[in-house]
Amino acid sequence: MSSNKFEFIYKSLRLEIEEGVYNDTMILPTEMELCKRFDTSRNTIRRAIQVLNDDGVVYSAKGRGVVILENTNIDKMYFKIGNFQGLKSLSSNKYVKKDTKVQLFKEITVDEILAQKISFIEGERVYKIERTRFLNGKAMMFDTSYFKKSIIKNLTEDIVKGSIYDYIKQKLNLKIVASKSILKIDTACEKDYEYLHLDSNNCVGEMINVVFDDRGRLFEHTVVRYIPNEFALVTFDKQV
Amino acid sequence: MSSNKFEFIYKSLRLEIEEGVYNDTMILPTEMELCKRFDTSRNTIRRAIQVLNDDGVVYSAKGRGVVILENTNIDKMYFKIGNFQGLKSLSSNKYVKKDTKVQLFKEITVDEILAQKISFIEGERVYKIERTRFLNGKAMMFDTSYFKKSIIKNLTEDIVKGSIYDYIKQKLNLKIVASKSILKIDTACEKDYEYLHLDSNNCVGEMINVVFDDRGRLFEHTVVRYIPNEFALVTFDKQV
DNA sequence: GAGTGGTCTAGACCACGGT
DNA sequence: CCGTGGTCTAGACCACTCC
Repeated sequence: MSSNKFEFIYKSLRLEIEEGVYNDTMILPTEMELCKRFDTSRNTIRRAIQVLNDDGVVYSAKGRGVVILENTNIDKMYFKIGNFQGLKSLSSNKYVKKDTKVQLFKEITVDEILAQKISFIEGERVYKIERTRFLNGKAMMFDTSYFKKSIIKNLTEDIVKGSIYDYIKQKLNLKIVASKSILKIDTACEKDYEYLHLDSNNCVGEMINVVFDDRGRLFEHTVVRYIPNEFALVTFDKQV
Repeated sequence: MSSNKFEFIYKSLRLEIEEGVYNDTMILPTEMELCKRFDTSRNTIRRAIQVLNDDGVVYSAKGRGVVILENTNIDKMYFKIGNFQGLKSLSSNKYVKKDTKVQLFKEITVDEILAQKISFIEGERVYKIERTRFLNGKAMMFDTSYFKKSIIKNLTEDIVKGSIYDYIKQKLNLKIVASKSILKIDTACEKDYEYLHLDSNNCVGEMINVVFDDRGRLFEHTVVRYIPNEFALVTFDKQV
């Protein structure tokens, strides 16, 4: 049981859809019927249905009803990108061995050139960190991160070797609430060949990620370069 | 002026945020204040603020207020993927010349192997279409599409040469309401070298896209292979 | 015309943040 | 403690779909 009514209703309906309860009509019961069944107001039902819409599970058709979207292969591969964890591995093996090697850790001042590349202001003191990420011993990602010193105070190489995010959340007591990412494919450069296990591929994926705390302050800018074939991203879009 | 109250309020606030009206506090007026200003109920204000949250423009902090997220470079590059248009070009030049060449158009029956790859049922009659997309004369994308004949009736090569979506919307009078995509990087195969302008790159991006009508029916499955360096995607994530 | 979801109102109580 | 946003209620009217 969830703490929120609308969340409980959402989970109930989602489960029933997956179990095929509505397979004969492919339409949910009307909002008024759901009101009676869950003994709640229409707004609360609508809120639960809104989440189903956001998930890409149903489509609310005005005047007709809440239509269940046909099942697809893509649903089985569903996962979200970002979430400050980076990309999701396609090899969804639970027993992968993860390793991180810190290649660089130093404090610098943002100059004009860097300020144009990232969203920090010239003159800002930042920590610059380079890390290689290994899965099962294979170098799969190379991260270049900048953290604002004014927000992420007293960072040390030891902290970076462990979990920066645990430090931010537990020691600094900062709330991390949002991130924005941009993704593209780039021709591999020398550093990529040096640090990543590219096999014969000569391209990499690039993900730029900026992260915000609950004061709305941008405190991290990270560029992740990652190898082909191993990572994917799923999106969902509505309306034309 | 928008037709909906909440949409009008959303647009007003969004504009004011972009103009820097709240730069001193970086916090929006309280919901009650906005109720008075727009002469509306709190639910309507909350709905407008919800859209700002979805956009990644603000973060609603319980007990404190609606915090404006600091501006970033990524916001300037903001656009959405999918929308049944495919990927967004990085060269945001308005004067690009677009061309499409139909490489293949035929009717086939989904066999066991194809049914496992795409989300259609074995035995279904489909149109298989291969198209190369050119921007300024450069081959940038190669699409392989399957359309269900039972839904997209009487497709011809002439229609395919023009706009399939115009045909679907205007002639067939179908409403297209949603799509799901999966994105990854793949090592280039022979067909990629044959059809795409890869330069010295040996990888491509792959986007698989499935599209639904307003009956919840999946009617299209498309695989887009596209060249590196030219396309990007922006995402926004909340909560950790 | 009957029934559906979409918008909107005017209230209520709660959980959390800051003082 | 007060003020904030988060949840929820019980109504109302509208636009659309389908018969």
